[in-house]
Order: sequence, then structure tokens, then C-alpha cells
Amino acid sequence: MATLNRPGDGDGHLCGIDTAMEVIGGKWKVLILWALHEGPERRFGELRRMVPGITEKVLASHLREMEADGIVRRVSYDEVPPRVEYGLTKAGVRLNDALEPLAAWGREVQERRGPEGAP
Amino acid sequence: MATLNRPGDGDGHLCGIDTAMEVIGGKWKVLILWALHEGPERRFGELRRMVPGITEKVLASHLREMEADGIVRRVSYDEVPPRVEYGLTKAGVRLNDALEPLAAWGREVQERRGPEGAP
DNA sequence: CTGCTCGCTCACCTCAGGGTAACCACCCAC
DNA sequence: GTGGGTGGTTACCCTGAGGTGAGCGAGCAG
Repeated sequence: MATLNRPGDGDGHLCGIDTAMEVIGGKWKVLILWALHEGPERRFGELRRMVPGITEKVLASHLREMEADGIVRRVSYDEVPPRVEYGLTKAGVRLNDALEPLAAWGREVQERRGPEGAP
Repeated sequence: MATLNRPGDGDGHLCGIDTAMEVIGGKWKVLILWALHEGPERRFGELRRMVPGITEKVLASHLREMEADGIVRRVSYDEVPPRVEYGLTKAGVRLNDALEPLAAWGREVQERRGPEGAP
């Protein structure tokens, strides 16, 4: 789906956006990313608790996709009970940084929409 | 779905992201945004041509949503044949700017993935 | 009169992403 | 033995975003 992606486009403005959108396109991915960016390493159950509403299946599949995309590192220890820890890769951290301005924009819009003075 | 949105969070890092994701969550929205950001004003058919693959129904509904979100301005002239022009609002321009780092990240990843030396 | 343009709208259909829930293998506390 | 906790997997279902195609209302070229 490289519709607007014209390599060598002199504009140099957007055109990598859809790649990024595919990576963060999952319903919960940015939330996982956010949960992951705070601690050095998170465990599965920890993430499940940090992202209320997500199911185990979806959390697992999202983590797998993010790992395949190279933004999440997965370390599993051969213990019992099993222990697996997830962390961000360099690319993941950079993605998070790239998400910051977007978050700022979102917050700005939120304030403008619902300026409830804390009831 | 304000799960992770904790207003007053001392962290001040993410937490507006999902608002932004709702706005640009549509399949073609960033492409429309990109098409819109270059010219001052675009017509419907022009946009349809600039975003190959999109259907009229989806283009219309996305434009409507983006208008409701306050990032697109719509000006319709009472002429025959009908003429309607779309442009970005201030917020839309800022959203585009906020998307830039994400696009840069996407481009970076693209290069890393498929470093084909232009066949 | 026919057909074309323009910016949509409507009715219908498809399909994949996500939700539900049960289950696995293992060990520990009770 | 029973229950709970670990990190998953598998099967199935279901909703809603998006795709398909047709048509409309008005005027103008031919």
C-alpha cells in the first residue's frame, strides 16, 4: 500500500507516515508503548494490569507484532513459574519520542474541547 | 476510553496520544492530511485523484469527520456544477507538523528494512 | 434528447481485527 | 487435593470500518 510513498520525492515532508501508522495502528499499541517506556522492563501481567481492558490474546499478539517490528525486545528466563520481560528497543524509544509532539497536540485539543474546571 | 489519560499526571509525557489517534485513526486520514497540506485549497475530485484507491464514500465521510474534529475547513460555493473546497485549519496544520517526527521515524525504518538500491 | 461533470448520498456486503473463553504446563501455598 | 499464579495458545464469534455500485440534481455541450 505504498500509494503516496514516492521514494525520491523532493518534498521530504510526509510519506513515511503510513509505515509508522502500520506499526502503531493496533488498538492498544500506543498504550503498550507508553506503559513500556516508563520502566526498563515490564512483565506480561504487569502490562495487562497497566492497560486495563486489553485481553491477554490481544496483548500477546500486539507484543509479538511489535517485536517483529523491532520496537520491543523480549527476554524470557527459563524459570518456573515462567518469567518474561519486555522492554523497548532503541527504535522503540525513538518511536516514543516521535510520538511526543502528537501527544502534545492531542492534549491541546482535549483542553480546548472540554475545559472542565475540575468539578 | 480514557484509560491511561490521567489529567494532572506529573509525568507529562504521553496521555494525549489516543485523542490524536482517534483523529488520524481512519485508514486514509493521514494521506488526506498530506494531500491537503500542500495546496491552500483542494477540491473533492482533486483529493480523490491524489489519494488513489480511496472511494468517494470514504473520502466524504473522512472529510466530514476531520471537519468535525476541527482540522479541516470546508467551503462550498453555490454554483453549478457544485464546487467545494477543502483546506486545513490552524489545528490541522499543527497536527501535520506534529506528524513530521513520526514520518521521519517511518522513513528511517523503511530504509533499514528494504535498502534496495533502486533497481 | 443524450450524455457528461461535480459532489456527494444510500443500501448493501465483506473481511479482518479484536473480544470471549477455555485450556496448557508447571510449581507453590493451603 | 485444590486453588492460585506464571505466560501464553487455540478456537470461535462479532462488530464496525471500509469497499461496491448505483443514483441524484442541476446545467451545459453536442
